[in-house]
Amino acid sequence: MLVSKLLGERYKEKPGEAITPSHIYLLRGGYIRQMSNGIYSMLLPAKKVTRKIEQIIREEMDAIDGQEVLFPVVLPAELWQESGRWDSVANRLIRFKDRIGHDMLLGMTHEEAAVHLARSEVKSYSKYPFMIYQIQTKFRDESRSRGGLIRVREFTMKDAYSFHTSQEDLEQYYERAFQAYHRIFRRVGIPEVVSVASDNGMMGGKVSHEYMLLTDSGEDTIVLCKDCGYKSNMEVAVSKIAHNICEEQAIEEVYTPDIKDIDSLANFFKVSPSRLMKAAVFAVENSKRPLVVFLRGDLQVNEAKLRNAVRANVFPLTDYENVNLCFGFIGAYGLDAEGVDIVYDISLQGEKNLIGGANKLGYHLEGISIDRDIKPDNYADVAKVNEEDTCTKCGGKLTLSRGIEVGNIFQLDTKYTAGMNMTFTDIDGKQKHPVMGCYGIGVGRLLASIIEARHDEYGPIWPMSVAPWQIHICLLNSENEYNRQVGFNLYEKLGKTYDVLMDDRNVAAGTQFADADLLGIPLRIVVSKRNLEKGELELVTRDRKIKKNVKLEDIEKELREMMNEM
RNA sequence: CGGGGCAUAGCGCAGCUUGGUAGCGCGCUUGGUUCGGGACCAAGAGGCCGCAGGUUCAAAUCCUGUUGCCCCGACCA
Repeated sequence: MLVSKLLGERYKEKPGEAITPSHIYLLRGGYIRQMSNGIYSMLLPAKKVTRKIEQIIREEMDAIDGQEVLFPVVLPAELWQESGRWDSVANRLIRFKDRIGHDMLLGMTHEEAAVHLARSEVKSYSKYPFMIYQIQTKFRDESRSRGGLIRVREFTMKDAYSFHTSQEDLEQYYERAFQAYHRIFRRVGIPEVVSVASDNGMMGGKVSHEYMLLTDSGEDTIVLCKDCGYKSNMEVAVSKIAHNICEEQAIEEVYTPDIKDIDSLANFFKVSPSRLMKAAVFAVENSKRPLVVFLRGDLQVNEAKLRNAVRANVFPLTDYENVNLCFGFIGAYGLDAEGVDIVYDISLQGEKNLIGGANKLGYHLEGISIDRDIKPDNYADVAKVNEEDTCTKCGGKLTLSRGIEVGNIFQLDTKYTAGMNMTFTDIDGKQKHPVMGCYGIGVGRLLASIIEARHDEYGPIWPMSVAPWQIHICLLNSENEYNRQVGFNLYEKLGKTYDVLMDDRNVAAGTQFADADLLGIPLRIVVSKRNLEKGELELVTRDRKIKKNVKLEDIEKELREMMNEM
């Protein structure tokens, strides 16, 4: 490919809408163009990187006995009604009617399609286990796309589905997939991706892991323990609470006019917020009863954990009408529990002498001891982990980090196979539901993540394995006939073995170098008058670690050696 | 869904307060001089000033509405 023919303008200045590095370089380097919110077109450089990423994924999926298939983008509503997700994930599902009036949808994930295919093709245990996967377009009507390709509405995804005759078999396969994923991230050049425990969310099922690239541009919060290696998504992270040591006291009512929030309350009593008991009120999906969560004043409710604890979707309460609670002064002691549901966070367990609301306008209570005064039947862990909390596994200090989720793997149990009545005949002649696993990687997001992890102030630094081209020839002084000849000879010769891009434009050297940096190709050969006078070419790596002159006749040998090391 | 911001040439921006011929830099075209980190000179092309109403002799500018985009939060395989 010649740069003079390559489509995609490269910008000197940062486009106004871009904030994150990958977004900036994808736009500046002429990789992508936006069409609409969360919807992008890709130009050749991005498409080439995509192809290489996909090929690596394909090889690793094949290596764990995957069979590549292709499901339709447009799916009939019946299929999703069968699994129940036509309604349950309605918020991000694009639904429409076809010409005849049938309800249809754009696939946002393909568990249903996979079960639909597999249940009619596989009837005997003897074909088990098996895994099918595809690399294909998904559409999710995200309420908020952001960061260029990091979070989009339409994107390419590799999604894989495995089927097993037993949970044990799934677990064995899950381990293979787990390892395959780490190989994929290593091969595309970001071995630092970590796997973390995660929430199953709308997918259902039991065990799941997310693969995270830790970076400030990420949108997930990850809890890490440097001592024992504990890694978890904030959504399911746990920590050990340091309890206060206090003497019990008699309960006393204190007049606290206009003091409704934790900070001013702690200030008023001159105590740390951990000595307070606060109430957070939620609405629960399909329930008319408000849910009151009591937890220690220094903690926040983790809505994902609360959702799992009450097995229903929860939302912060916004409609205060018809709720019989004394907002600002809600307390666990003396609360009229009629008409409300209550959850006690484990942070309260055993606490003594707390300060909490008196359920009476303008008053708080001092001296509440949980075991003496409240006696909850049970506790739930629904609080957010904080930086510096204690690790439950090893007692070390936890740290928080932002991360981009580049992939995930789930054990789904029989949620879909039972829900959609997929059976096989087992060795004992009985009909059973297979257990299922699913495994996703967002290809475009992975591409963006590689830039997040591998760039400098001039542009992306592509790893050789996914670089749009392997070699970038900067043909300087191309108006000079001899230079031009050397350049084009080199271009043709190397093109037989490598994927080569040559900048044949008659522009200033600086322009060529700046554009080369934006294209981020790992190896660069500079053909210039200066070097050719000595019969040499200059060989530079994009990461600037190597820069040397090579005799014209030695270039192929030199390239072979460098290529082996990259 | 809540909060904030922005829409003027391919990109980055000014002009709007106080209405009066649509501007600058980069990029693009042509010619010339240059030629190792975004060079210089000259001459050009390129605009429904997001869209729709309104006020006015006159609207990029004032008013109303609307749409799109970005950021933060909520949500999220």
